[in-house]
Amino acid sequence: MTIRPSRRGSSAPTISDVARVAGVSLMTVSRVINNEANVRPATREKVEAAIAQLNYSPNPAARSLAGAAQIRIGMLYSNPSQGFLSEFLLGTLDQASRLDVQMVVEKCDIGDHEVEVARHLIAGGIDGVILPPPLCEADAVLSLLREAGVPAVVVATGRPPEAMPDAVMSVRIDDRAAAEEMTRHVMTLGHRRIGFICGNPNLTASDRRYEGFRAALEGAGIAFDEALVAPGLYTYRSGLDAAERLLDLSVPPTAIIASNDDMAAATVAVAHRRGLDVPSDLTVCGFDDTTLSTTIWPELTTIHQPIADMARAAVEMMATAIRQKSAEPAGHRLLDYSLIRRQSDAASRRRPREI
Amino acid sequence: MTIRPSRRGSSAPTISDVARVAGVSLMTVSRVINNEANVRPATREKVEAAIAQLNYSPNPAARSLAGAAQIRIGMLYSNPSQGFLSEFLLGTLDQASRLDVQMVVEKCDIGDHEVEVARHLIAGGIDGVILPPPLCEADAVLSLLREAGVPAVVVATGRPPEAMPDAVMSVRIDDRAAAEEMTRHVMTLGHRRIGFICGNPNLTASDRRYEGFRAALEGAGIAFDEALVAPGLYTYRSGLDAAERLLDLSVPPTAIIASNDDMAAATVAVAHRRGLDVPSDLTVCGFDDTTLSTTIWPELTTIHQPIADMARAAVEMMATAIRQKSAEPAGHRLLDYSLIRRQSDAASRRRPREI
DNA sequence: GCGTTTTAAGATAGCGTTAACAACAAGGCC
DNA sequence: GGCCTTGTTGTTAACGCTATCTTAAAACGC
Repeated sequence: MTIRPSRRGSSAPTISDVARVAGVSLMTVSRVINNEANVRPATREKVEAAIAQLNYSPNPAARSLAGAAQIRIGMLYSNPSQGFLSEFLLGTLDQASRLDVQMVVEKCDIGDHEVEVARHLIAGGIDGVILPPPLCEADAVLSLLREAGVPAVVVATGRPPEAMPDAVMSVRIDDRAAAEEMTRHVMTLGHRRIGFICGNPNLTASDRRYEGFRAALEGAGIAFDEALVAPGLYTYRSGLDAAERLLDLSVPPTAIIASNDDMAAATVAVAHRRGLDVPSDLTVCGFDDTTLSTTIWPELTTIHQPIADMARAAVEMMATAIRQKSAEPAGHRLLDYSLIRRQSDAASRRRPREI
Repeated sequence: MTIRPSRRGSSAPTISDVARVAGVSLMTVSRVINNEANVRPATREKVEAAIAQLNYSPNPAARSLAGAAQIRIGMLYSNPSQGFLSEFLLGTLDQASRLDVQMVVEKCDIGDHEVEVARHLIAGGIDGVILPPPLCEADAVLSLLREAGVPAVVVATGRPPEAMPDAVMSVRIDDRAAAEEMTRHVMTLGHRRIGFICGNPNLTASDRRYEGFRAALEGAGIAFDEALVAPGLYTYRSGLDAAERLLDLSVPPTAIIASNDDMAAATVAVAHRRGLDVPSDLTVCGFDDTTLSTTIWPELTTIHQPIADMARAAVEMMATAIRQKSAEPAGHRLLDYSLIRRQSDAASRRRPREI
């Protein structure tokens, strides 16, 4: 009666199901999955069709049991924004366990120290490295990796794929467009005198956000005023200084857009300290949508950057790149952002008058 | 931070190594590992000795391949403090992947809604449930679980083990002692008029912290002033109200201890809004040592609660309890806390005068 | 053409563990 | 003593995949 008393309850399709459907042997399927050479294109196609038809995906447990080389991915971090880091880590670990890859996470404080840590990581026998900001822009690290033949995924860089060396993959959002949208949103509320707090100048993503800000201004025909731009470093502390500076202006802005949530939170703090209400006296907007943005009050209007998903994507890209022994790694993913409106913005009280 | 030690390469000891050393069969070892009944104590001991000698640990991949029932642990959360939650989640996922158990995480907003969500989780076929605060005190959920015969681990409860029903495990710190130590620390700085912001009154851990505060006061012979105690809910928002209230007093406190970091951060914000410097005009202390405590400025002096470790412990206890099919689950872990001194406290400017 | 190399595909043997069942001893009951 | 329990231990066959070795087919050289 029973066809086969499978011990597993819900029997997902296995490699032999695929083999049967495709009319080839087990090994051929295995070869296709692992992207090995020596499979005729026609055969490969058949197998791929079968895989798609059955919606098959390899069982990681079996894979690692069978002695598939254990993949080890390194991650070098040094992030001033705790919220960003913890969410990134969350996504990383989650995907790593799902894909059965081993993560070697190493902290690396700022300074030229970073090259040493990277070297140490490579020496430890790593198959690839993931670099979240700010390390995603550390050229010294990047070239070290290339010399060692270790592929890398950089996350949240502002550099376009074309400008990237080979064997470097990337995951990012369109920072420029996001900042532009945010700025346009603030202008829609009637604000014309808008302050901007830059991110760490060493990061290209900061440049993109700044460009987006300026582009929106220009698109609306608002004259650019350099005094309304304050430098920042993505830290809460730097946001404090930047906000002080902007609000010290003889004609202070009615809205401030910060390049991340930490600095936006700092801006809210400074505003409160000066007796300004947020949002009725000052609109404050953040960037990234980290947990901090909903911790404080008022909760921040911000750009949601899918940090955990970006981390997951990075791990996945790296894992497949490593498994595909023959092919050379490459790939760039652009994820969607979205504007999250919360309570830190409001219409400008001065009704728009210019033009 | 290395996620999982490499097993491959110079082959780690396997179950058959253990069997050979112990002079028994494979299955007997397997039974001992999984704590099944029907193994004679003498045999069990021999096997355990062999395991210890070889430093053996089972290979999760093989285990799950061989059709070991996949353990599924549910987690019901509803935490107002984002920092707490994200760190808890981090620890949970980390340990889950290490132990090869599947986590089913379900959000459950407040209200009597929670019982339904729990029922749903049970219906989904869960082997156990982890309840971080505030759900760790939801008696309705707890009794539902007991009826269904599903074991539970409650985390960060203030309830002592004796007061816990059977089949409920717990992980916590000594909240009372921690609060007492913190209060004593603040008194050491010369403060005598110390405000206290309570946590959510539905949580027993809040009571323990409050008790610790009062005990320290009493120990120092300081008269207790009810006006210096403000209610709170562990949220930033509630901390704002509580701080306003305390600082509105005709003779405001020179130090405020909040029952968590979120409310402490809110207190700092309120102080700044009123032109008070922290710490020179007002000492503010938190509790939990979440990322928020180092995000803001000044960074908070706080009690380090090892949230991630507590989560890891909870997952581990649950996993072993489930694997030990025969034995009835039980166990209570008390982890260490520590006082972390940062920049939000300072000596009282009024030099101590009373007695 | 015929042997020789190259390439593509299949066959088989594990990887470390557990499920299912078989085997065996020790009691208990008539 | 025979026969069933009961409790403890052992045997065997998967689990889903990859390494490694073989074989079949194709390409090549002269």
